[in-house]
Amino acid sequence: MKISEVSERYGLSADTLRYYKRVGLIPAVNRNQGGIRDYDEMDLKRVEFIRCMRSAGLPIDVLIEYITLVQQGDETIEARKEILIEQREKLAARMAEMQETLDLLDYKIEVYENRVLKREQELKEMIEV
Amino acid sequence: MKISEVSERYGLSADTLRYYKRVGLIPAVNRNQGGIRDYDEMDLKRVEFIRCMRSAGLPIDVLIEYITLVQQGDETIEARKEILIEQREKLAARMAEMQETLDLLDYKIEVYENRVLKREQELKEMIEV
DNA sequence: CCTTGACTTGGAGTAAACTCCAGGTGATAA
DNA sequence: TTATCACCTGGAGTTTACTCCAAGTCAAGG
Repeated sequence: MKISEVSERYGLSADTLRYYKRVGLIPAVNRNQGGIRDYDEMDLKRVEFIRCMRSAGLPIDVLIEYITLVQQGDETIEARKEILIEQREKLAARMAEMQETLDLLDYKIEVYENRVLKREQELKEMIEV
Repeated sequence: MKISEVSERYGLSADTLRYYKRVGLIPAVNRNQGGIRDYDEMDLKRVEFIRCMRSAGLPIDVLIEYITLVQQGDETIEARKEILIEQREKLAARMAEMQETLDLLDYKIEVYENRVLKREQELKEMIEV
């Protein structure tokens, strides 16, 4: 699969995909005769994983660390697990913060709604008079 | 209240608070005799609001727009409400994405846990033999 | 054969949100 | 009185994660 197709499929620009390779997130993509990247199943799985993690805001350097460990084989399973657990906690914490903000937004929107309603009510009364 | 106290109270650096004033997020903070900022109740409310919104990732330019509208009085209530609704939707969407990532992380952690367990089991068996 | 188009590279540029710094002021403590 | 300290300013620097660009290669179509 060519880079343009991967880009299309996962909603990441070709530049972003090349950037990920540059920094070591997608290390070994095979090339065809002409030196053009040809993503295999494994590469696609990795792209999908990275896209998912990045969409939640996990930092690139952590993902690089994780991917590097994956490539080092089974000895690193414990270390990998630790990384995932730590990131999981941070993610949950961020989501909790966001929930608070969401609640405040909902409250403020409601207040505005009531104010707008009151205003409309007043206008109506003015018209009725 | 001095900038250092505000900083302490809300966990924002004094530099960040000055930055917020620079870009128009906290426009009118009174000064005492010596030209030193003296945050009043209203300013603190605003800082708290901004801290909350920023912690959830709402962009600064949107917050500037909102705060500017607030200062323009009641005519802008409808426009303000629209901003909050739009940001609320974006926030909810981001949280949904993060939930997916959280689920994947939980799943992967579980898989690692099982693998680690299996490994420990194997080691135990080796010892027992 | 030549052009077109998608790909390649290394390197530079960009956006957002801070963060740091140098140089200066004013109040307070020794 | 002098030094210390927290504050002030404008401006430059930093970080993260891309994003863009110029110059080059290669295969296929007219």
